[in-house]
Amino acid sequence: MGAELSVTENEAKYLKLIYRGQCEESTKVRTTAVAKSLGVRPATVTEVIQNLSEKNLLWYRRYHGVELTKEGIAEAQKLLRKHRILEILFTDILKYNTQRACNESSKLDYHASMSLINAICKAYGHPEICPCKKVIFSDPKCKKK
Amino acid sequence: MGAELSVTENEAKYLKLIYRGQCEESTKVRTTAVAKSLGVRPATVTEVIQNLSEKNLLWYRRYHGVELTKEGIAEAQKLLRKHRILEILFTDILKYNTQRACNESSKLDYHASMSLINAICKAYGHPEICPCKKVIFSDPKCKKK
DNA sequence: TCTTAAATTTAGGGAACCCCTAAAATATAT
DNA sequence: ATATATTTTAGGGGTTCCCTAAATTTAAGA
Repeated sequence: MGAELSVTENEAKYLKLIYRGQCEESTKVRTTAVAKSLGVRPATVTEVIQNLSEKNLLWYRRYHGVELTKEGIAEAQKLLRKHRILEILFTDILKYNTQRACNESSKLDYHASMSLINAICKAYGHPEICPCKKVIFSDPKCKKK
Repeated sequence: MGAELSVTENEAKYLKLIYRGQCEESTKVRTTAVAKSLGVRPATVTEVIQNLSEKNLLWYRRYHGVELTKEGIAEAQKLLRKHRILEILFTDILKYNTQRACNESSKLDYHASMSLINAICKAYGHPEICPCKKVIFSDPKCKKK
């Protein structure tokens, strides 16, 4: 099984942020920007990034940006799938606006099991986009039939 | 505001367990039992209990049991309210059985904001018992009207 | 009661995480 | 080229959770 990855909740936050920047907005992900975004110091960001790099979730070249590896992308997509399925649930049941749904989802996504997410996904007919129109990544274990 | 309480996720686990034993099953809560239940050593339980005691969530007398304080009871009820409202959601939407609903809820309850819980509560007509027939504590901020 | 077994607590550590400041190194823009 | 901005090292610190081994204390049996 190669590297055993276990991402902490904090690291998950970084992954989601980096994925959004890099893969969804094609932005170069900068240390300072991440730091501002998360309310920590740049040195802290560097440290966390180095940890993620050791877990093979991203490539890291000193003083240059980072790039998610295949595993990092997979992990980020898993997290964002959870996040967005939860958004679907909250906007539907609770009539939350996208902003609020996103906030609540951010608190829970990391902790939701994929099987819970898949059950919600099924209940909502396997939606393909979230309330803010972003892609909901599919999971092979989540059967449409 | 007196004591500033901020319970960690782990401490929350202890609180829920102690509350269930003490208030719902009138059992004397023993260190060893808690340890077995949570899969840790007795010494660890003692330590966490001492921390909870410093946060004024329970009374602690060495070698004798513990007893939740008013604040501890309130905190536990808050957590269990979240837990049970989530159970309602999962059994309804996902057709989960009570066991599974409980498992998933345990992972999320601590992280769900009370406002999210109240929104779900409202969507389900302010239920008073959870799927396993236990009381769902009410929240003054959760209006029935 | 006395003694022993069971339960509980201290003492003393350790590991994982996350965060910081100050100082150095590197990159970039003029 | 050089000044400025960005990023990284170096060196710490705090919290939380967990453990083992050695006391204590309680409780139960003889």
